[in-house]
Amino acid sequence: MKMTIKEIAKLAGVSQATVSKIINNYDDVGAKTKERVLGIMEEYGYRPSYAAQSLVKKVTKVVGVIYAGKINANFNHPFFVDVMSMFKKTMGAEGYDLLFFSNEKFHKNNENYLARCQHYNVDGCIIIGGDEVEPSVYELDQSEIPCIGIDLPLSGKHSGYIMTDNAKISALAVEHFYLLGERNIAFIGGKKTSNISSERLHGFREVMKTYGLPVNEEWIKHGDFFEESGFGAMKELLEQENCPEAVFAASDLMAMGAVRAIKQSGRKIEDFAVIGCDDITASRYIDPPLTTVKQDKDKIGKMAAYVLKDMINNQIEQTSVRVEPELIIRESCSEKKRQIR
Amino acid sequence: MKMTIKEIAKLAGVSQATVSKIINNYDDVGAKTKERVLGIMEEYGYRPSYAAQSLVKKVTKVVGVIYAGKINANFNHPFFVDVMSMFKKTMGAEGYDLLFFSNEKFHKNNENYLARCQHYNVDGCIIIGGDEVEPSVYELDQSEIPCIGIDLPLSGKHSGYIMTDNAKISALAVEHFYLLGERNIAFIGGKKTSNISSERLHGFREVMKTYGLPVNEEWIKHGDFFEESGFGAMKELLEQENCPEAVFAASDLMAMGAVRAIKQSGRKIEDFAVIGCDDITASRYIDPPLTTVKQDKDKIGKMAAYVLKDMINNQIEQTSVRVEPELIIRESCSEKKRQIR
DNA sequence: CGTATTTACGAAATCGATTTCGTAAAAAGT
DNA sequence: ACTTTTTACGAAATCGATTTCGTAAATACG
Repeated sequence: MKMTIKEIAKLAGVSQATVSKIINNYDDVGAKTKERVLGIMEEYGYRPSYAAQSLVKKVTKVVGVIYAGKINANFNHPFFVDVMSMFKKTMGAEGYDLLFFSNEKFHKNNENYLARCQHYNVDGCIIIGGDEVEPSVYELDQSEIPCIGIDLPLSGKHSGYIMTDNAKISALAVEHFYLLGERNIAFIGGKKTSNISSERLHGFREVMKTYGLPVNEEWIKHGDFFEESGFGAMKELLEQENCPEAVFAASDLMAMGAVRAIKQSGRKIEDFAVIGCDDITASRYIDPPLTTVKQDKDKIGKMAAYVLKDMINNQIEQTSVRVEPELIIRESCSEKKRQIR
Repeated sequence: MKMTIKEIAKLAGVSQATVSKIINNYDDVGAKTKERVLGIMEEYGYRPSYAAQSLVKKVTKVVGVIYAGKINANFNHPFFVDVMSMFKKTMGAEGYDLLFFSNEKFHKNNENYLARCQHYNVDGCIIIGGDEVEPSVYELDQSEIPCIGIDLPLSGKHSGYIMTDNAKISALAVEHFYLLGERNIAFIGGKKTSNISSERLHGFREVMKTYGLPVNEEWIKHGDFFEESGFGAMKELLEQENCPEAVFAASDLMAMGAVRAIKQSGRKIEDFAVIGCDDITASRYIDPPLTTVKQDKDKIGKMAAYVLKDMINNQIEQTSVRVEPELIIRESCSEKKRQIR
């Protein structure tokens, strides 16, 4: 049976106020009274109602989680799964629970994120990168509610974002290709409207320029960060008369798709060099083990939690952090080819 | 600015009651009044407060998500990620949001799941399989709150569970080995206390008996469903004088670990036959592509949502469903070996 | 021992909704 | 035109907490 504060009070022979004070650690309660009430609360398994509490208090100890963009996209993307896992753990250590907003009905009713946050009175929220900044995200970004974007640049006064240094990601990949002697380099990115994708593409162009390498516009492809799109992009690349031998894909999943396309086309995978991005768990086990630019998912998740908590508790303003990527060399940029040359 | 029902009422020149009735689609409100109030609500972006609503109503349209067992374990296990993804989508279509309980602080304070569910007044909850049935899970199971266990057998009056037919999983794997001529078959399961693991082990023993195959107790190993544990188990297997050539691992991740151990030991992977379980996305891309017993993750997620909704809305009692596994043949049970023999 | 402080507690307002029940006005019936 | 029914709306109680402010009793002070 679910107990209320009133019943506990009656049982203990005190007023609601006294019980409430005990719950909230006020110091004007006698020691013996406190002990007795605590005993009763324990005995009946009493828990204060979240609804009643959050109605009167400001704080809910709940943060909202929003997967922006296409319905449910990214919920099962390995990169975001890992980031969220660490975020959840870090927030959990501070007693926060996570409310994942569903957005199916949501889109139908044309509701907005801000309204939902207000409805639940969340203390803050985290928005997982969509492919573009929707008006609804912008509205939330500009609101009073503390928000952290993951792979999504938020600019509001009470917002911030965490993401890897995207230009550097491309730099690391291209540099590796360059040192390996690769000159014909293709780029498979995410949606054109995606911020991180365009940062990576921009970084790609910059570093190519630095190395004096020409950028073939035919070799710039756009996917959606998932496997299938990498497969499709690579297939198109392979159909071209002059086909690149080096491919940098902006996600490991797309890189895996590219590898699959190469294999399926009947060509030898050893004749290609492919670099992915993210360093998802699977990338070490696939064939060939994927050379990739690692994103520090644990750090991203942790930083998101730290910054968000700081905003909630200390009213910190606009904080954003860029985390360093790292090149992980495995075997998808075969040396054989170059040895033959 | 966050509006309250009182302010909307004042703005519209009506009472709170009328506004509330409009929100809840009562039919005793005049057409023009309704329209006017709706307009004002729209204009000011008014959303009723969840706290106030759930305080007085019974329904919250929120379901709790609990990862039982070790802190945060399973949150990022590919199998559960896929199941949850579909569960979230299906519940979302009905307007439910998902509250993921953190359990870090939780364990410290020795709080229990039931208390948390009551605190948030969730309509129901889903419990993701832990390695054992903790007292706290049992308590929730036996409560009035509708609960669905995923890979966790719940027995309460208002509970149910969804899981694959575990005995059949083992049967499919062993049958495949048998037809391939394998006779020395090892089993790598999850924790001994894990229900699904023991069901699979039991099924394994049964089917081995059916085929007249002896079960070597030295070849029964226990991991934790993650990669590292499969690696460790296989390593132990390889160190034995008489080492099995066929290995059925109760998860793809452990199968991947086993493959890694075999490779690392210097033996040829072609000399071994390994079958995994789950059919996670990665299993098709690894080297060698993994033969596995597929669990229908989409169906599991969907069924969990359907049954839970049914329990919430129609007070259905104890419903459990077993879903059929399916053998997916890829290349980790090489034919070469047998051709040589 | 009388006065001044503390200490320990409760009455009541409040948070933002829902819902019951009563009633004035409008519509329908005869 | 008068009664009956329907329609449209509001007053007030309620949900389960928190918090302010007031006060009686206990303790300290001189």
